[in-house]
Amino acid sequence: MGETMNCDQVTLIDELIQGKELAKQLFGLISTSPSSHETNEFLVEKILSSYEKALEMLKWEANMEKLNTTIDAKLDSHCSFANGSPSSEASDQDFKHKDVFKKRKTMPRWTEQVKVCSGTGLEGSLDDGYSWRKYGQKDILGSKFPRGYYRCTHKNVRGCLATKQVQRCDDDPSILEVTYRGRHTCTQSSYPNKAFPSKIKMELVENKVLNHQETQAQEEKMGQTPESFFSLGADLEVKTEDIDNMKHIFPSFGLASSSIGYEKDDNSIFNETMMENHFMTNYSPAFISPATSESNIFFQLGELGQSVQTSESDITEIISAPNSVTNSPIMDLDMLLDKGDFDSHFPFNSPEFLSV
DNA sequence: CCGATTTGACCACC
DNA sequence: GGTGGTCAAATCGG
Repeated sequence: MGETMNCDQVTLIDELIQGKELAKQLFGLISTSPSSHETNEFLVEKILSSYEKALEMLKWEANMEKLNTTIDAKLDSHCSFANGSPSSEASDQDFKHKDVFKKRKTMPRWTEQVKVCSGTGLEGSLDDGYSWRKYGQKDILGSKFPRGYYRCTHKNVRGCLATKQVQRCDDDPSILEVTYRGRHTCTQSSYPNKAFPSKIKMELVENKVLNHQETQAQEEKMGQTPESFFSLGADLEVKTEDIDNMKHIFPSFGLASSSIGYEKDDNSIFNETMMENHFMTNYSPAFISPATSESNIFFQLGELGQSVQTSESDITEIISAPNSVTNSPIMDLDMLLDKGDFDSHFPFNSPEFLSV
């Protein structure tokens, strides 16, 4: 932990220095020549990102001690099932199901509310870079719209346990609530390639989905698919549903993995994520997804978070910071975890990526 | 033919 | 028993 703290401090200093240097660069560009608008935007994003992360680190450290207490208490109760032993007469089938359930319970989970503006012609033109296979749909009590269940296409091949649920908001049908569970263990080729392919390709995907899903015909009217939450102009709202998310989504804030006393799978994941903090530092601007750079992003503490929130108002403040790279669970969890691919496909600084 | 989607059934939890 | 989540057979479509 001490090492981590030192590392964080170094990162913090780096962030501040980087912000300062970038500000200088921007000032130079603005004051001397009529530099391109894109370049300016790029620099501004980098600067903001650096400062935000630095601030987050400072705030998080200040709040860590109290927060850890709450988190650990919650995790103890939350993981009671994982510690429970299956009944002796349980069949293999039962065992399998319980295993699934256990993983489900302990998987990181977060919800994004995506408001999609129709009429741009580009709605749904970007997905999250992963391929999903629908495995179920259910009418949910009290909801006008059915909930779709998706899992990673590579579940069988690579054992990827990532799933997501997509449901349209009752109040505002233009809002999709997308709940993600688990991380992608598949090193899906190419986050950049898949996340930001040609728009033509993405539109093909969109059409395919629409043709297949009658129940989502309404979505067709709105020109979007449940797959896509990187929609242009979308208002993206992200909620953490429980403390798992707190730890998993914001590991770089200093939530030591060693303090997370539960499932190994998730644990190792986020150790890795933490290790990538420096990586994030260096490439943070590129991590600002089209959605994050164009959308309003809010993090809300869920069920557990509220108990945290009462005593940790600063935490809420931290995770409410808009436009923060670190605050994008998509990027943190999925992109970083696939860093191997990510590295090989870097940089993101393609005009298409940046211009979205 | 193969992969994706649909949909009814099943299971665990509350 | 109701509900949400998943399975798997049937079906669809490229």
